[in-house]
Amino acid sequence: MAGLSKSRILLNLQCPRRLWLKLHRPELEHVDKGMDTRFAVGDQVGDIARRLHPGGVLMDDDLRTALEQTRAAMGQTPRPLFEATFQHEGTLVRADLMLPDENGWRMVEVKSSTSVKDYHLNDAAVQTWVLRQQGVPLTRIELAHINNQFVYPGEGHYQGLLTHADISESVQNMQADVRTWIANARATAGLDAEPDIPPGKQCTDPFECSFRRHCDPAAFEPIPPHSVRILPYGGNLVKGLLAEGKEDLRELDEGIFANPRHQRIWRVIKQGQAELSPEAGEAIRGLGWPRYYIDFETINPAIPIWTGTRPYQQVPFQWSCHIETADGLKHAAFLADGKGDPRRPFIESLLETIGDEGPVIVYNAPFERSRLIESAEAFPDLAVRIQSVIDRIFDLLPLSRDHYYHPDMLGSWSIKAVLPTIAPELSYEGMTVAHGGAAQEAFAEIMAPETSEARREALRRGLLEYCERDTLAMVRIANFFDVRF
DNA sequence: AATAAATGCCGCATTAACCG
DNA sequence: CGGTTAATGCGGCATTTATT
Repeated sequence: MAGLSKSRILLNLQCPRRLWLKLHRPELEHVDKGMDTRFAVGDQVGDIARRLHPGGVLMDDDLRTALEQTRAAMGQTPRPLFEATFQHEGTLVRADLMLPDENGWRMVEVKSSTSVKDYHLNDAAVQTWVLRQQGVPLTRIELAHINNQFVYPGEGHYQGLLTHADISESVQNMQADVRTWIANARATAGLDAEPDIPPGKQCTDPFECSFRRHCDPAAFEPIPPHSVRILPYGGNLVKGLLAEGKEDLRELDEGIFANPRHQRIWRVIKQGQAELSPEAGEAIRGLGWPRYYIDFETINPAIPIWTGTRPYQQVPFQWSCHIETADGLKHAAFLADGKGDPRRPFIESLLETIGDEGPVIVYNAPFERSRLIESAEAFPDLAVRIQSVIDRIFDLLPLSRDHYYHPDMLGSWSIKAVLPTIAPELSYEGMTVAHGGAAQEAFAEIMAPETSEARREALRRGLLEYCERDTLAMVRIANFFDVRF
């Protein structure tokens, strides 16, 4: 029984090739930076789940010790068990929560998602199987997930954060298959050579596989600007074309495209140069003055931090605003200090700066608009003023989509795709904060009490530089569109 | 005129794109 | 991970067109 390992590894059976690689070629695994934070979220939620069941006992990280501790705890007066560890015929599992019931135990698997997903059930099914085989009386199997309607009342009270869904029946229906899964996993593990499974949907759905770089290096090759694969909302059109071996846009007839955006892409690729329609400039010239270009940064913790917020709520902590008038450009900004709820100072300072006249220019309006609506809901005394800001919103994204395309955009009109084609000198490369995700991480680090003042100041500078860059980018894009033909 | 096949359309579900 | 929006996909039904 050398090398205890969790059943989770067996469960990578959705793809035998992945399981084999995990066991035999772990060095090929490619863990991207984003995964760290994702696992951290899971840990935090697990932590809360335990705090909600006081008097529980946490089993050791070491699996042998945990098995022994679990065995001992099961024989004593029932109390909540965390990470209780069991094995049967070499299959080892850990249960996030074991809660004593009148007639046995409720087993609870804790997830940071907001609903029960099919792919959650397999884990629970194997755990259930092992526990049943070991004679543990299970009364109910539950999946605890985040209730995103929960409003944090403050003071560390998280009762209600987790919804316990009864998955006993689904799990019961899978019991008959568990032996087969385990046998298949064993067979796969024992193979001498890597299973020859071609890349498919399992590589990205529901999550990207960490071995994708190994199995499907072609997926990481840059897509050439003339490939039909760049067509947005390509769907069956692209599938069909590829099936016919027609990958090059330049060899196709315009007539096959019903979508005007596809037609524009086709034209641009065919003629080999960017296209800008006069309507873009007309729309820009139709805007009044002064022009306020704004961008928000937000943080959306799974576990609410501030009283009155919900799980995963986007809490705004920073804005940047470029103010363009007939005779120049000015800049204003706000960045919360990270010591308390940033929402009130955020919206008050914004209203102060943004006045009551002139277009409020954004890139992808739904995002900023939603934050403004939420601000109005949170602070009814400011709702009227906030609504007038909402009414002034002008969105550059649809303007860009309908009237501009450059071959380097590769089918995307996101600001990060458009900017380099218009103002390459405004690249985000080398900036300490270079994208929205990094901004969230930076602000989280500013809030952390253990962060040094020097580090805080460096992060603040990075955030301010990043957000200012975003609104300057919008100014440059709008000015670029405003050319007379 | 009757029937079958093709086309069009509506409403709902799913996917894709965007922001953080 | 969430939410918003818009495009696409698809089943079912009606209408049109082709076939006999």
